[in-house]
Amino acid sequence: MLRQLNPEQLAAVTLPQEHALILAGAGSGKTRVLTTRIAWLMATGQVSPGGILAVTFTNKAAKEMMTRLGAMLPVNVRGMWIGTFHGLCNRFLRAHYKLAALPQSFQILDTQDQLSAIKRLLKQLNIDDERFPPKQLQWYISGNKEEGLRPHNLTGRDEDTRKKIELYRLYDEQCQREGVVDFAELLLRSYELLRDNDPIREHYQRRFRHILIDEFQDTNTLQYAWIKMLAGKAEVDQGLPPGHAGSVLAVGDDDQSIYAFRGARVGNMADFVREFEVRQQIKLEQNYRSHGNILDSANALIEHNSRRLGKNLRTDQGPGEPVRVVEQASDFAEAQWMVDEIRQLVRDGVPRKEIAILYRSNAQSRVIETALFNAGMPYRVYGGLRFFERAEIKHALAYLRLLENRHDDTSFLRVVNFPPRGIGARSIEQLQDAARTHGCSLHDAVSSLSGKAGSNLTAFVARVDVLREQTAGLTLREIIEQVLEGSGLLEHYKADREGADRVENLEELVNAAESFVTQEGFGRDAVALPLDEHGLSQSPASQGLDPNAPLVDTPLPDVAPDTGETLSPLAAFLTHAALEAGDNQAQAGQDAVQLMTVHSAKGLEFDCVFIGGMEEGLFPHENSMTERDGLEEERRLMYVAITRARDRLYLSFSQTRLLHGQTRYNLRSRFFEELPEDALKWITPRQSGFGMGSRGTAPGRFGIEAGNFPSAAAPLPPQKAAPSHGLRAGMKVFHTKFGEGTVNLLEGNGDDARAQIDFPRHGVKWLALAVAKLTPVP
DNA sequence: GGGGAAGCCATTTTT
DNA sequence: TGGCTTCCCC
Repeated sequence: MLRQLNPEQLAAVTLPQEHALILAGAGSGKTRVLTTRIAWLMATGQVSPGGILAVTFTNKAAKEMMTRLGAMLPVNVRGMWIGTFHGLCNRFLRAHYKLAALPQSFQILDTQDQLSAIKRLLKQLNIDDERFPPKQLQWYISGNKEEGLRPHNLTGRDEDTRKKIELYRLYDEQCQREGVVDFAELLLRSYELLRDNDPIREHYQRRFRHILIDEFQDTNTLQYAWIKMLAGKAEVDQGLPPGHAGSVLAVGDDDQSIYAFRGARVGNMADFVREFEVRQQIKLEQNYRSHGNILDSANALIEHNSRRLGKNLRTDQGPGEPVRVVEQASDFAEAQWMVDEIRQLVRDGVPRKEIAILYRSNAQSRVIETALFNAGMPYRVYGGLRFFERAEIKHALAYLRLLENRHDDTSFLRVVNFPPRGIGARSIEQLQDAARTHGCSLHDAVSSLSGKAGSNLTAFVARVDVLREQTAGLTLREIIEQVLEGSGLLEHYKADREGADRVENLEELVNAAESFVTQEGFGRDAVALPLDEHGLSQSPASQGLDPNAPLVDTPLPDVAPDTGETLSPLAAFLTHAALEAGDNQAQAGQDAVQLMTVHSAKGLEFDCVFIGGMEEGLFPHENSMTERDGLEEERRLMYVAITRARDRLYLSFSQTRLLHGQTRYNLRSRFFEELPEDALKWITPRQSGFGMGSRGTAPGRFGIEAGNFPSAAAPLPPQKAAPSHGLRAGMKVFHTKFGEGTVNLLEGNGDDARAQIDFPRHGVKWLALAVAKLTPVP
């Protein structure tokens, strides 16, 4: 188990039981250390499976950890407390739903649901949504929850803020009434329950001997507070004696902190060291992923950040290929160049799925997609709607949620008239009014309405009620099939000429449910099984690795989970759907070139990586400049991008780019000035420094000694024939943005034609004549 | 209630 | 420029 670890990894895995911080560089075997640590703790009898709490951010990371752990040890990993913050909090709240003041089968609002709940609230209160945009309110509410702040903790200095606080309060009341919780609420409610309930807190503090946190640099204020609570540190803050809690192993990389914009606090790392009096800090700097030139580039770049904890990656794999840098005339040419280069790589035997094209913002993918598509090159774009977020799936889920909880007004409104059944906005408004005056849910308000509107609504409610009765006692699969039929959803989409995909997705939903049920340890995430089965165990903690060993170390007579009927498979599945939105399935499985933003590339690695749009304003992004530490975060983002590459890294930028229907003339990114010259190879000639335009360097031939490396397509063949654009060196021209200038040089033909022009006020620029609007000045 | 026109916005994203 | 939401009319 320990044999193949390097000295730092070994030290991390075998740390004594005390708080520790692992600074794990990119590609340093972080997941391996985490899983081996857990396995080692259990194998040496220091802890039983139930004494471990391991937290990740994504389901993917949690699954990965469980898979690896399961491969190392014969334990029931599904029963262990390994999961995402949200998944674990959900499990905790299900176990103690009464104390948390929730219905047992509470449902979870995803971001979309939350927004529609807020819109509904505003409408009901007749609030001007121009003055209080729902999106902004959503951001306000979630932001405060993630800071651990309830409405009563907030004070408003101005009228608008006071109103927002009030709306926050009313929103929470609405959720409570309807028996739903949003994502942030899962965490906040868990945190508060731990904080306010001494037996519960002490129970879990005693239980979790080892708390391990992955991607610690991405934790927000509330997540850190939650960890402190479980680790018995929060009492110290409040002047109480420390709890008898376990030790915390935080694993993270401050250089890869790229989520400040959504509340992540890198500062938690330093706070952790201080507040937990961490003595053990281990740096994992040995990189097993990339070649030297790539790592040198990453190291040199990140050097430019201040306030780092300090870390330098090293590798044993020689320098490898240089990092190739390419300048193109337009985003179109850049994309075409990528395609040509990829063709060559594929010819040389690189699998397409080992080639990634990364970009700073999603808008950049379009040109690249077009070029790949025209070239007939299979590709896959990450991002976009995921399976459980698709409209037809959300409709089906809404019916299913109504079966579980008829007071779920969000779901009620989503499908009350879908498929269309003659219930218009007027009827719905009447119904909402009635619900408000009676202080009840929409479902319950239906019976108070009369007339035509009332009868249609009654029919709808009856339909759902009938479905509920019909499906009682059926298997999950049967329930869903029944609902797809009985709701009219399937029929509706089958009748739609363009509904074929949606029908297919609905059928896929049945499959998803089926595999959810048959999956070993079904529903563990949603059901409080570990506690039900073992939480009350009075038997002494067993040692070793008996797969059926109790999951709790100490006898726990004091805290019992709330009992009641077991959570239904349907409720469990609905929870699963909310917590795990599923893959974005587009073109999955194929051997395809991978397209994604730098953010979504975090944690992944590829043989060959292209980073496009390396331009000022794009990367670093212009909007980042107004943010505090914005540039440093952009630099970390670039660091993440670079360290995705194993063998080959390409950086490209373009003089011209079509953005929002406007041509932009960007300078190459300042990050080039921060990369080590000798690790780079400029495929197109290196022009003078950042922001200096290209004075002095002749644009000559791009003769590249290619070695066995595929040569870049020569982007701009020199112009010999008479140019069609009618420009000549020395001519004066006028440009709408840069004003008057003098033509220095001309090259290229047709669409590729470009000119180097000296603008007295803006410096020397290369402009693509197909794009730039130039008028000759007499 | 559906469809077309007009308006709005445009880093980054997981749960 | 283009994708998405909202609004208005039939």
